[in-house]
Amino acid sequence: MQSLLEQLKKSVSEALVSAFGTELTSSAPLVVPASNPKFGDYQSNVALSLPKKLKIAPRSIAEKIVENLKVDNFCETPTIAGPGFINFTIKPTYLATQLTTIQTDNRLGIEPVRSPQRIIVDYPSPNVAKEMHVGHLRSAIIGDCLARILEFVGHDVLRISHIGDWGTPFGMLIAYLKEAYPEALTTTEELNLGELSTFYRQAKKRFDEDENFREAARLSVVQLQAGDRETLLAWKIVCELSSRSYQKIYDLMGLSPEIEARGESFYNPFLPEIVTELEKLGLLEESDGAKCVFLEDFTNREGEPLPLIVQKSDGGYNYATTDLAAIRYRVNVDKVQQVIYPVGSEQRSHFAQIFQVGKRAGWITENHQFIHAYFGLVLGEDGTKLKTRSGEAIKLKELLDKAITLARKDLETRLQQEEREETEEFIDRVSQVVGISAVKYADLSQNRTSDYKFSYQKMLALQGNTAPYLLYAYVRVQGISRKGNIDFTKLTTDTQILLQEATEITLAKHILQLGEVITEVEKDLLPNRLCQYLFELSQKFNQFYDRCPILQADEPSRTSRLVLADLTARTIKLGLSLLGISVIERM
RNA sequence: GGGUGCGUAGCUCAGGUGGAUAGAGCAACUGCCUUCUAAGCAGUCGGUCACAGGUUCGAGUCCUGUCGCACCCGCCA
Repeated sequence: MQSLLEQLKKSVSEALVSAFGTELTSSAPLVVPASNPKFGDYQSNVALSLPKKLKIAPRSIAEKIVENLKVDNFCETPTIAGPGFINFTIKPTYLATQLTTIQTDNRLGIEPVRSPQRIIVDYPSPNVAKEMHVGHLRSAIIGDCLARILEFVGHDVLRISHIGDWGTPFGMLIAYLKEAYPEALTTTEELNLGELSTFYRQAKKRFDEDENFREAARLSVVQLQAGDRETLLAWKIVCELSSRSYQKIYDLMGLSPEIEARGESFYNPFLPEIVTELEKLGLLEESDGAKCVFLEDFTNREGEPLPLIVQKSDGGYNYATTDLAAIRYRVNVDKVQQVIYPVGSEQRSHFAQIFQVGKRAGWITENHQFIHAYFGLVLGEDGTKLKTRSGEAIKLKELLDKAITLARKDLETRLQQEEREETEEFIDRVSQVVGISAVKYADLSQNRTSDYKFSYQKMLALQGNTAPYLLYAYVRVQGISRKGNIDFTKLTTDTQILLQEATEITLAKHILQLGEVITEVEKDLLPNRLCQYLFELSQKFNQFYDRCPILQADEPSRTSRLVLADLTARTIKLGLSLLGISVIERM
């Protein structure tokens, strides 16, 4: 089903051509949702942009466009206002037909894209042996959301976690494992190495304090790269241990199970080829013993061109080399058209640099889009980087647990006030969904590109643009179904939908805008637009709910309103699922 | 020093391709529960869009400069 916005754009474009000729075929119709509902539902600003080109006054242009517009099948007669805005109002009868169409559709009328692409979303990419912390929060939440949306609209999405499982720190970890848990290498039994973060901290401590240990660590790196059997085994043990640890967090967060771990070690065999290929292409230069590609438009402190080091003076490779190998592999082997990296904005220049080299090497062509979907920092309530009192990064697990605990406290208080009795199972389930949803929604509802302040109190608030507010709107609809013994799936498809009250019409229009919003998010990769839409949908539903009795209404209003309520709930459910958030029937 | 981004209501934040009187939420204040969960709804209050110029019929949005804040800047990832 074509969205109302698309239909209008098409109509305006056609009217432009029939009014002023084919030279306007490629002019954008400039149709957007109305800036103020009193003007209508949509507006076109195109007449204001053409006076110079056409040498006609904007209002006359608008008049000619309106004369040539053929929209009377779905729109009231367009009006011209102010300097030349063309305002459109959708006919309620048309809205009713559209709602009837989507009522039987699981996808709520949203068609898959015409040309699906293969797309990699690279998240959440933690580092082995380091516990996941707030820094991974946004990558996980945003990456998961973008992957879900792209997949929903029909793309072939690969979720690849580019785990930090190689490089210098591993020498330290392996040396520590050999020293502290030598039995790990000889037994097949599963070992309890304690908390991962403790393991890492102890290894780091030994590394910082003991010169001999540092030497052992360096040796381990060499052995690892040389493929020494025992060292590889130690490496594997550490990797598997952390893999289990972050799988627990993924499950708690409800991340897509399809995430494929493909760490830096995977690209290890290709690193020498990267260097030789760059050399063949004449992009490589040697500087202070390191092999570098000198970058265009990047300079160092002295204003000289900045190098991207692909092979260190000691012969080793670094993360830029691995990232380049990943780019090449993804293009040549995975055959992707698009790769999305949801990674912090502090790495903007790093990505700009590797993308530049990828392009100059000919791996990234005009048929590929490599996008750094960067995001801002998570700040504490004091506006500085979120950390514990002692200054360490907050563990992701602790952060999520705290949200769940606080959600549980809220729920228990309410149960007491309302003198409700609920099972322990119910309380567990609701606290978990509300707590996790609150954290995810608080993150996604912010513009991805800016920093935001993390506040449990605000994200768990029952009012405002929060997950609990949206979940409550959904729960209200389910309440109607329970109270009235209504099976929404059995509402007949020949139901006549009547849109009479202002709140009914407003709600209907909003339900039908989901497709426009998803198209936008697919393009801009800004999930906050979808959050904003769902928040407004919930507000409009609550207004409708307040204003229009449903179960007590006479037929045919009763059934019509039931359909409207059901469609609202299904829209919220679908929308939230695209954000990676699940719903509950009661709360 | 160079680079990138940000600065919008008391607070937290939206503002699409430059377009109509700059929007939400929170907080504060005022109403609305014999009626599907009031976890709601209706309303009031609140703005020199950091500052100064410029481009434009039109600037929160584009350009230049100034101030403030954050992040990045050769062999860590």
